[in-house]
Amino acid sequence: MPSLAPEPRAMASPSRLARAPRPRPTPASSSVAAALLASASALPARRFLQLHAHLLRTGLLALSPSAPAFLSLAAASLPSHRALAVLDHHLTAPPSLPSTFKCNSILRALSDPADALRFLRRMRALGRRGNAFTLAILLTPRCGPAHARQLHANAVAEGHLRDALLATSLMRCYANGGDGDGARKLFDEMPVRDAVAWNVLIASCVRNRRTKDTLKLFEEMRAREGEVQPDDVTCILLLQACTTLGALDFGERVWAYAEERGYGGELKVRNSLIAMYSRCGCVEKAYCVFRKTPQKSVVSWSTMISGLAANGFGEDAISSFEEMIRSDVAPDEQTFTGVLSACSHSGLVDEGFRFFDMMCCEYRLKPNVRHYGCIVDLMGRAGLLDEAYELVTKEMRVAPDATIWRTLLGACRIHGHVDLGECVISHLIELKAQQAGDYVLLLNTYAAVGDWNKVAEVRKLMKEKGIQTTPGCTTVEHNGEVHEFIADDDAHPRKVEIYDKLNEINRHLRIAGYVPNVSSELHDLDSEGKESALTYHSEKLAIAFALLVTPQHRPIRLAKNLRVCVDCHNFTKVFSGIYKRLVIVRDRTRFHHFEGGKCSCNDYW
DNA sequence: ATAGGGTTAG
Repeated sequence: MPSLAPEPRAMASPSRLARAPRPRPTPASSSVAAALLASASALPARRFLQLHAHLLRTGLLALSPSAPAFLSLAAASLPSHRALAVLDHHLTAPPSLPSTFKCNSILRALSDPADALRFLRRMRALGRRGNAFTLAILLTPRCGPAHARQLHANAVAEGHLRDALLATSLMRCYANGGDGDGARKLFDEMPVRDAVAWNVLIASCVRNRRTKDTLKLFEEMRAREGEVQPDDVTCILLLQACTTLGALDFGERVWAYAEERGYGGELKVRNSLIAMYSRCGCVEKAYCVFRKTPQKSVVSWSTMISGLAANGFGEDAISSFEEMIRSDVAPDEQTFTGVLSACSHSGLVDEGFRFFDMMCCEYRLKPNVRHYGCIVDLMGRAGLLDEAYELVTKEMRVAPDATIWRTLLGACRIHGHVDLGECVISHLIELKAQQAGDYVLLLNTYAAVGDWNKVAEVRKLMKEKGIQTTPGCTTVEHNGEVHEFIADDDAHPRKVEIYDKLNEINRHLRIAGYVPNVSSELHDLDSEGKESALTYHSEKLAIAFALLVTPQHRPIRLAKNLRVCVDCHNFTKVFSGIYKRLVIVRDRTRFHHFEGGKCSCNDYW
């Protein structure tokens, strides 16, 4: 580092500075300064002021390669009012009015949109109108739809809308504000649509979970091969869509495409692929890709660890974490989220607490609401319900959100803890966050202890309040087609075969000792009625269908929109043993791997 | 020389 002697008076009097003699810098020293500036993202304010003084003294600041970087650094290092003072000085003082490019660099570095707008006004007052990129920068921070519309109007007035960069920035703002149609309209009006424009549109669909549109757009894009080519980002976005959709086949097609185009080695693409495989229940394949990835980043490790955790491989997740530490990759908050969820899913209570302490003490990471969520889940599953409640109400350093309460409610359901369940519901109501699923959990809690009066009471309450429950739905992917089942479904073209198969399965399972768990049925029917209502839950229909169409050696893969109910869990467990089939069920939160009469998760009985 | 992107509890 060059010596940066402080020169406090230099800052105090800009006019004096303007008169100060400027030695001519050599090209070598100017490139050193540029490199120095480019390498630092932010400095402590005092250190920045020293650097400022030095650059002024040596005249290096007047050279164009270092000036934009310097101004960005100013914005990043100083409190905004001081940064603006520095920027002001360079805007008004000689040697010259900064170029539009310089102004854009400053704008980019201002994190507060209000500062950016003030700066823009000053810029215009000094006669710099800015270009399309200037407007695009203003769209970069998360600006709301109103702001976007305003800048949209400016762009139209100044004739910048033909600029692809500006148009795509606008599209992104509309899409993020939930206005997918607005984004689409801009896209359709673009004279030339580059890959980024397509990607922004695809990202908008992925974000709004319009997965079918996502896949359609990819097809459309590929049909215009002469005009535009999908790039690595396109592949990442598509893999993301497959992850939320659980669309394994399509995901593998995207992967093959990425390899064909030469993106297969890119770390970010590989990380998305690891996530896709994990979230589709193919954790072995995810692990295989992970192993073959040479330069694993903290994201690769975290993705793999959460993937193993979600699939019930808690011990493997923990040994991966230990391996990560040994290979000198520093874990971050997300890594610990994965590790803690591994502990909660596998019932590793002591380890969970140990990792939580490790995170706070050894790695100095501040626990966030997700970390606490895992700990609450961990304690709740282990039956430490009152302790978990204490943690949430007294010890947590962050405000509990609805999910924390819902986690605790799930634990009340597992352990039939009625009193706490009622208390938790009142917290959810207080947060105005109660959902139909929460009342169902409470209802399940009453059902677990056989309090049918209370069950009826909750049902009545739900009816009065007009709370609609989501119907349970199970899907099976077969030959690239998604088959959907709901309870007592008679819509499927092969319904007769399916019901016959299910009756046959039921007979076999009963011989093997499966007893329907009537507490899973919510309706207050007599015992026999309950049993028959249970028989045709969507999951069982889906299993019967899958048994008809999947070859013996392949796993049966189901996806559920709700949690697996206790009876279906038990049913599937016994089924996997009798029929010697691996069944992988993805529910709202994770995967259940059923094999040989057992399940990978430990909280159903 | 500037945009768009990867992991994240239940």
